[in-house]
Amino acid sequence: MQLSEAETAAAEAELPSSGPRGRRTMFVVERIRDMIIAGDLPPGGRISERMLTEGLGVTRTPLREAFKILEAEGLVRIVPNRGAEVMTLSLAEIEAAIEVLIGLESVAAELACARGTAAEFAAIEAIHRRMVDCQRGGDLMGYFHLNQDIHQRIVDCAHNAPLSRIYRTESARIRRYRFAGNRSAARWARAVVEHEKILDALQQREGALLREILRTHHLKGWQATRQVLEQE
Amino acid sequence: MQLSEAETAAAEAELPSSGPRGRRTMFVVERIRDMIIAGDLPPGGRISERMLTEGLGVTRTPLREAFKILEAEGLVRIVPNRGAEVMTLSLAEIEAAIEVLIGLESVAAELACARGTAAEFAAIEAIHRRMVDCQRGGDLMGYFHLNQDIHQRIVDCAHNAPLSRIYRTESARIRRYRFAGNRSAARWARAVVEHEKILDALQQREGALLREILRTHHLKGWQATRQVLEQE
DNA sequence: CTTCGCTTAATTGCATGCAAGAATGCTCTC
DNA sequence: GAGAGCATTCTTGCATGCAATTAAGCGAAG
Repeated sequence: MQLSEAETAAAEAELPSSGPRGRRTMFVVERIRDMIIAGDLPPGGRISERMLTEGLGVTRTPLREAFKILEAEGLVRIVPNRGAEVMTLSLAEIEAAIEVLIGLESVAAELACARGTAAEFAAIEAIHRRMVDCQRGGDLMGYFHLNQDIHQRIVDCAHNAPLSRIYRTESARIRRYRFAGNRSAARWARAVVEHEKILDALQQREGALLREILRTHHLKGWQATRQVLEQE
Repeated sequence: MQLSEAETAAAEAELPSSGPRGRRTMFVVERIRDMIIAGDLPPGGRISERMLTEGLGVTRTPLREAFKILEAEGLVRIVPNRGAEVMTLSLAEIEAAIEVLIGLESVAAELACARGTAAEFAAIEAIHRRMVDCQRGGDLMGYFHLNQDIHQRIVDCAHNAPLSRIYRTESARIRRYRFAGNRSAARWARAVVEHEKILDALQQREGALLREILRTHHLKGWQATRQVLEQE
């Protein structure tokens, strides 16, 4: 029956590939995580199951399991009998999170200088170059992502899996806020200069120095971010 | 019908209060977490849903949600179509985790000395005294728990919620292994002496010093633990 | 005796049904 | 007109059913 086939095809096209059996929950987790980080789901807004089941083409069971994972990651808050909402962070909470990120990078800095390979450093340098291009071209979005990538890779150079995992998760928790606050051109230019120094220290394997540069880098960035966030 | 009533009462006694609606998943999470940390569930062993639903008096749905949370915490590994198993860590992975804990405590040490209140320090001192009593009485289990509590509280003195949360989670991931390796009487005695110094540095608010003491404390502890673990 | 293949039982992943609780809107009172 | 109380609808939390997958048991061939 041709009609039947056409209908089936249409139905399949409507359901946006909810993923294979056994990984549907993870598929949903990644989707929602991206949506929250990208700001598609507004902070503090309730996430209704109905909306997402229809949008993602999955049923409630994997969706609810995904909520639990996202709650453990700190991206979502589940209120009993009221469902999930996108976690909101106060300025103080963002500051605490950044304090943690600075701490994690401090630890990672010395380990990265001790253990990082030349290939890893070269890869970071390449990304750094692309990031500078983005800054010259005014591509804030591209810059922001490459910037994140560089910091994650520096942590990865420590060759400590849990450290990388924690940094990734905690970084994701506040990414949205940092992006929202990253809009000062002056700060942007200086951040690039600081990144040059970061790269130098890393390649010279000067752990203590790298650590300090990263620390002040983040503190300055936070001051700029905070000023923007305070006006909202 | 008396018999019917008796049967009902027995059935209720058998089902160990699976908790109120809306918090059943969390109830299960805490139970399983405790069971893993305490070693009631053997490392690497599969956790069948049937076994736990019967043991905990809940149905599969909250149980499966609990597995997802525990997987996010790193206590459990879920293999598609094969279910959950207790996460096992290699010596290298335990070492990496301890490296992270040392890093977290390093960060916390300076913050704790800067921000901790006298009341918090006094509470830690009180626990320390009870811990010393446990050591004198040979109560290894009691000692171990109070020891954990002290380290967590030092981190809590940093007054940084995510830092405390991360430390708690990461600490739980390897607690079982640390307990298994904590069996040398000589090491035990020296650990108490180190804890005296830790308390001193904290109360004198000497952050840099506290940091170094904690670092060597953990490194020595890990050396002792590793030796025991290597023989298994 | 081992091992390969098949059949069957057990287990998981997901969908769906049902009931409890919350949100909404209505009416009635003041 | 505002607000309290109640009924209705909607949403969530959990239980259960069904299908896919894996593991277990078993017989036959090498």
